[in-house]
Amino acid sequence: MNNGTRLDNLIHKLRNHGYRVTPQRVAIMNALVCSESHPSVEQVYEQVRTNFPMTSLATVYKTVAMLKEVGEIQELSFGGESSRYDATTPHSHPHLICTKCHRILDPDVHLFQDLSNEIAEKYGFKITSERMDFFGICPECQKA
Amino acid sequence: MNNGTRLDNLIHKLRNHGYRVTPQRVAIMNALVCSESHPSVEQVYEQVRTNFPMTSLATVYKTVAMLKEVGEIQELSFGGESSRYDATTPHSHPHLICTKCHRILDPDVHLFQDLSNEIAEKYGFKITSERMDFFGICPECQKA
DNA sequence: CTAACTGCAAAGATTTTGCTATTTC
DNA sequence: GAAATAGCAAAATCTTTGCAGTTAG
Repeated sequence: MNNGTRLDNLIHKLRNHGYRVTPQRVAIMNALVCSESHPSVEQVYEQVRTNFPMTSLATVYKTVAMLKEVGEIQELSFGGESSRYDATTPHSHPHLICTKCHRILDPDVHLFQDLSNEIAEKYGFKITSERMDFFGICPECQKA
Repeated sequence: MNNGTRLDNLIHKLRNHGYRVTPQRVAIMNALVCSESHPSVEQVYEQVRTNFPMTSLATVYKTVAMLKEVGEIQELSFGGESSRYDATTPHSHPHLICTKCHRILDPDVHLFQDLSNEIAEKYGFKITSERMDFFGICPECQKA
């Protein structure tokens, strides 16, 4: 799915949930979808403001909360630091987080879903979402 | 390992890192080690104060930061809410988190370490810690 | 004895909220 | 036109910090 159709998909999801489609929300969703870096609210806000200066930080927070509630973005929170968001795919997936340069990658791991199903069955949990983060040093930072 | 030896183990770790062993720190570590519920700083603070009223919240925060830095507790942070801590084992393990009653369980999953190794090798990451959370509704809350 | 630690209150940072004007549908 | 939303600033967390007095090693 390219970014254009992912954005369209998000817009439809909003409509289906009875939310209104405002220019601010479209700009925010577009910034989230186009970013490769799992941005923070602050970063989304700055990106949006380059093309759309009359948008407030509060609206970014509200939109992100709405997307979280609809289940279309994943929040990655860290102690102290601000949360970062992943809107690239609607389903959960693992993250590789470099603790030095703060880059976040999306590794390709298939065992993940199996693991989730196994745990759900074994413990009688009805799992709604997952989060799996690996913290470490990326190859580039290891060289440096 | 029972709680007593785990506490002794933590005390030795502190000494080895050149930190001092104060009564407050021991009380905080004991509360962390004895809790089954992955407590927040606030909860640790309240627990400690029942037996040791002259302990401050700031000291709990400082002690928790120190234990994190030494690698002896795992922090579980969530958007907005306060972080919760796991001191039961020094190595990372998955968590099952009920989004209704906020209970946190430690499921028994062996595939986890394999997954970690696989990712480290495939992406050239030097992994220092992992986090794996499954959010959902626990059996008790499903009944209610 | 002295470097590290505690406790307090104040400051920082992130996120949420109340309210009024505006806008989508 | 009516209900939802945007923007602003103020508030509500949660967490960290500076400093003076205290304590562990």
